[in-house]
Amino acid sequence: MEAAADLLLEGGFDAVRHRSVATRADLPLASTTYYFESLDDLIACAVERNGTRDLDAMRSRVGEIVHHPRTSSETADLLVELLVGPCNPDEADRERLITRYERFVACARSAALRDVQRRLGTQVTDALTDALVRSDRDAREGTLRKLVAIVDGAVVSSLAEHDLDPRELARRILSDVLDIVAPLVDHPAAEGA
Amino acid sequence: MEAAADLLLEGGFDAVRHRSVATRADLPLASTTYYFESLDDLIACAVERNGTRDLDAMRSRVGEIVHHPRTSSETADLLVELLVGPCNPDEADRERLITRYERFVACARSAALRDVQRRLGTQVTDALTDALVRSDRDAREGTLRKLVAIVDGAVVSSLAEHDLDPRELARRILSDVLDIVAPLVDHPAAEGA
Amino acid sequence: MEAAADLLLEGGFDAVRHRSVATRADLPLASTTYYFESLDDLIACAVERNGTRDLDAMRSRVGEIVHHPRTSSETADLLVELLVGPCNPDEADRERLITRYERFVACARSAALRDVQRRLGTQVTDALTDALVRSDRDAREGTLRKLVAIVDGAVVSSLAEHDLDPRELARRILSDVLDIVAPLVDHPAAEGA
Amino acid sequence: MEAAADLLLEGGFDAVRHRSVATRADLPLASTTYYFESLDDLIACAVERNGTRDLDAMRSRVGEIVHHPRTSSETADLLVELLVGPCNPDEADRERLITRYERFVACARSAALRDVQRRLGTQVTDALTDALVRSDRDAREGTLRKLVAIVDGAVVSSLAEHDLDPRELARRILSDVLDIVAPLVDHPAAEGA
DNA sequence: TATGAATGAGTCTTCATTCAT
DNA sequence: GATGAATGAAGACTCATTCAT
Repeated sequence: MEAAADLLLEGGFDAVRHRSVATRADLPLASTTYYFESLDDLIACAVERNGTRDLDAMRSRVGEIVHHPRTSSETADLLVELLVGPCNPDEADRERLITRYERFVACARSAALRDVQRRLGTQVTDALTDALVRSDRDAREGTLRKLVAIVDGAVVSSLAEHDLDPRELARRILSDVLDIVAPLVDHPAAEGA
Repeated sequence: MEAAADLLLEGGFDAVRHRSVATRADLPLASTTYYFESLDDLIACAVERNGTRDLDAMRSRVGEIVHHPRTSSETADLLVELLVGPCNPDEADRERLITRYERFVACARSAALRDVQRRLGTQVTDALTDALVRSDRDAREGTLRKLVAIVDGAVVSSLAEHDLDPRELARRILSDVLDIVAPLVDHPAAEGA
Repeated sequence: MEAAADLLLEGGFDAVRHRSVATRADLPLASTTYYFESLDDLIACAVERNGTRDLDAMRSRVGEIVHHPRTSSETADLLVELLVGPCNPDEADRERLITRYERFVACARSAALRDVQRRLGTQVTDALTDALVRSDRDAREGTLRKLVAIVDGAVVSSLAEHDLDPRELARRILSDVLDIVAPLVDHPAAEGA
Repeated sequence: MEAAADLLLEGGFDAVRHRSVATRADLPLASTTYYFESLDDLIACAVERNGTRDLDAMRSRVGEIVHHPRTSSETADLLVELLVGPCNPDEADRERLITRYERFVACARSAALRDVQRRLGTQVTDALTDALVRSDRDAREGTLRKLVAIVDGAVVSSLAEHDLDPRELARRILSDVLDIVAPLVDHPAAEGA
């Protein structure tokens, strides 16, 4: 499963094959069909594992926050940092992002993946809520989901056109947006206003 | 090419194979390599065709606009209507949208597709600019691109989690956002302010 | 592998295909790629097998020698007999020879085959050395290699022009040549001189 | 036809295809089947053309000889020079040689090529006879054929094992051999002895 | 006469899956 | 339970040849 998840990250869905997984895991070829009902099943597990790994990484970034953002620009920075994660120009980070959004789209075609994705999406929102929102949970969660969607849109756009740094684009859009949405996100600056 | 484009719509990139295309087009198997340099080439053409079809549909929607939006809510409605298009619960509309965003992600892995996509993206922005913006073109285009990214993010999110109507989500997010970004988009309400 | 080796003998390199081998071996098409990394790999194995078969046949002829040649004419006869083997006008013998020299030329284009060929060449020389040379091994091996090259040249020539019996031509040339080279080959006639 | 001959030289028999020839000749694809009965026919023509080209080159080398060789070593040098031609370590010369001996072997499998080859072989011998032999033509031709076969054997051996310079090997073998065969070749040194 | 279009057969290779052990 | 061996179906692609024009 770990092998499958790694391959998924490195080469996308097309790279996850019985053969490649077994080779990578240094296991006999038949073991991948023995332990998993089908390749789709294995892929679903790999997707979940990567999603969880992503989520854990995000949670640990959440845990490292020392002070809450005060301006909308700071909030934008923080949210992007939390959602997008590191984004060095090396291949690994880019692959990680591509795979994440490949996952989104793949979910649209596969019911099995959709379940995984919904679960993960909820957990992402929860983790962010803990980090950014202090009261009136329900209402804020709705807002957060929107902000997350905005970041997603920015990243997808930048991936497709390649020449932009995903973080930079997401930050700019969010920053514009947050000046108005900010009051909904519960940071002191907004409360003070 | 038409067969390939249809298959792309219906089953995604994985459904576009020499065999399936030839069968669908009722042509001999070898014809797909006869007319196209490679499968990637055929796929790129199919992608372009679908993108252009999308674009044409959007342009015709632009042409049907009778009056310019006055409130941010109206602008949101219009923009979503133009970008997302009809979104009945039937399969066809959903597949059209899935394919569109599959295209985005596929571009992240293929340079050839990236060119196609960049060309299409520019034309989308142009068409929308004509519809929504009246002056100070350069600045507005930047804003438009951001709004488009926001809609994209909303649709991707809704597709992945399935239970939301893409239009509805996009409209809600945009509407929130536009209250602040609105001044940049050149509608009378903003001008009056 | 046996099937491939036979096909190679009968029809040359062009006759060794996944399909033909599988059919001949009465195995499913995929088995040829299952057991061999690639067709080139399979061909290399078939080449080696045929070469080894050739070599074994030669060794057994070496084993049957009852007395050492005394005259250069006898040496020529023996060497040709050992190297060329039986040469009845039936198809099989001719094909065996053609395949052998096809192998030589194929080696010029394929590094993998070259390794096989070099190994075989060394073993041929060794086996002949045992049969013909009794002392001063190093020097004689050099001579032997030359004599082998002469026989090869004769056979290639006769194969290309068809009307000559390869053995006959080789024998005539060698016989001429051996009168001078003979002293190097360690037979009594030479020793007596 | 010229295009086919060039391709044959550069990539061997496998490189001569309707497509590649037509492309190289900058002609429509169908022209190769229009002007030639079949691909085999085209190949036979290409083989003949290359053989003739080879022969012409050899003849021009023959024409440049200013004095006749006097020692067997000189004779060896000259014969190898005439038969093998230039042999720089660049790819072109090597390809030329490989193709020549591929031709020999191909002849063994194809009656059509055999005719071509026989015709060429005779002409080669004739040209060399003019250069090296002064009397008793018939007897000497037989000898010459043998010497040519020896050179062929040397070149084939060196091609198969790659690490030897074909000319060098041929020269060494011939030189050994000529000390005895030399009297048959009509050069002054031999006559004087 | 010449050629663009077309295609059936075949090229090597991959792969998910089955199954006997 | 675990796995090596096996295979049918499909993958992209090539190519000699035909044929209508």
